[in-house]
Amino acid sequence: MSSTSPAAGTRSTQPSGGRKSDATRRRILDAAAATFRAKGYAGARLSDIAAAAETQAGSLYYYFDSKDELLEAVLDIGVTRVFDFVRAAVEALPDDAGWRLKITTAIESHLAMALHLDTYSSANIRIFGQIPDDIRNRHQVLQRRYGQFWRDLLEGAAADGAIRDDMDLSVLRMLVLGSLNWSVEWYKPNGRTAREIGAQFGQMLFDGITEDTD
Amino acid sequence: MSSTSPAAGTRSTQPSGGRKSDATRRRILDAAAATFRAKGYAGARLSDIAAAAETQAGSLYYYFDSKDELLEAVLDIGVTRVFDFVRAAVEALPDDAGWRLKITTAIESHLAMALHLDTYSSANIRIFGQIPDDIRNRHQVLQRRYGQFWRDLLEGAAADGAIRDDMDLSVLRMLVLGSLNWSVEWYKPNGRTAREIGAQFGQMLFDGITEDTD
DNA sequence: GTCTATAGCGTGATAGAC
DNA sequence: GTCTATCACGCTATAGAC
Repeated sequence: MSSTSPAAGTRSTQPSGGRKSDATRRRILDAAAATFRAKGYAGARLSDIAAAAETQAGSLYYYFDSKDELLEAVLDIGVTRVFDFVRAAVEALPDDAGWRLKITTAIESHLAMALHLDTYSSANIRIFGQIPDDIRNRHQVLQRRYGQFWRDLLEGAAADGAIRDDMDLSVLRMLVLGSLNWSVEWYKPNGRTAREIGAQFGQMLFDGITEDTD
Repeated sequence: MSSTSPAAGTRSTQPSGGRKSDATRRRILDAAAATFRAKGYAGARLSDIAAAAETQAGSLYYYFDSKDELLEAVLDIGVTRVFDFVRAAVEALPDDAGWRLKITTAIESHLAMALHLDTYSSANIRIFGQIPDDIRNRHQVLQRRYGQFWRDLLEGAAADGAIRDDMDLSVLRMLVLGSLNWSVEWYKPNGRTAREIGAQFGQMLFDGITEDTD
């Protein structure tokens, strides 16, 4: 309500000229991401977040005006990071990379972020369904941008004949991303790696699970 | 703590010989399922549930000893119903039905429950990640039973050579169920039906998304 | 059985010392 | 900048009238 919230997800309200306190702010955000991921939005108490950040609940208000603002920052950082990571991985492929390689790379990167690399990304996924309406609406701007990246990927592949033309690409996109996102609910660190899961998912997606293909 | 909780998910604590009040109890459960689904576990207030059941918050305690007990009942009914529905659909197939038909039927049935037919099932899916530990542990007994059904389905198919033998069936199972479960996050009632989505998913699963197959 | 009233506690948020 | 102390509120749960 009161804050300025300058769109992105790197920083927002900064009372002082703020430079020295950046580390603390980051520590609080990290703690918030981990706590939201573990307990959900409503289930996370400010005292939990403060404890994880090794500070006091009251102290959080020097950096954030409300619990909601903290949530919004975590969410925005979450999508931004997966998006940047996945896009970078796909763009780093050689120019002659085919659609199958591009899509498999996107799958593996998304999974790696969700399962191994980034608390914000997994927090974003896990609390996605619990966001208050007003925050959700603002956050969807970023979320849609990432969705558009996947849409472009699938449409590009379909236009080149790499995907059969009787597939509804919107449904396909949601099924694929859903499969990836739900992995945060069941994944155990001692199981297969994100890379292995992604590879199997890629094979399933392109070749199908039946024996005879190829 | 105090209650007996006789395992299953049809009823539990019943102070009186209780028969006349069954309708009210059901109304409260329905309201709880809808409210938990919409607001999550921690986000759902007893006053919300009471309002949806057209009664008062205090009145809930005639039927349930605590919010947690209400949650547990909703969760148990949820899995039980999807499981019964999916199993019945698969068992109703002709004896000579192939694995592909069986698995596609299971997929479509699961989706139909989650998206169209049952509030308890979708509530179960949506709040799955927010359950307090003690309830989760008890609930997993039922959850695993349903998981086992899918495991049997996939293992049966693999044993008959209907699934390529380099697939990790546990991973496959989680990817498939994840895809289905996440649909409650994006599905809009005016889009495709569960049947259509399931059919497309089945084709993707068996044939792959590439043009040339079959 | 269902209501009203309220206890008891935990929560997000604020104020002010340091 | 970070702490302690505290307010105001809303929540689950209980008590007791009807």
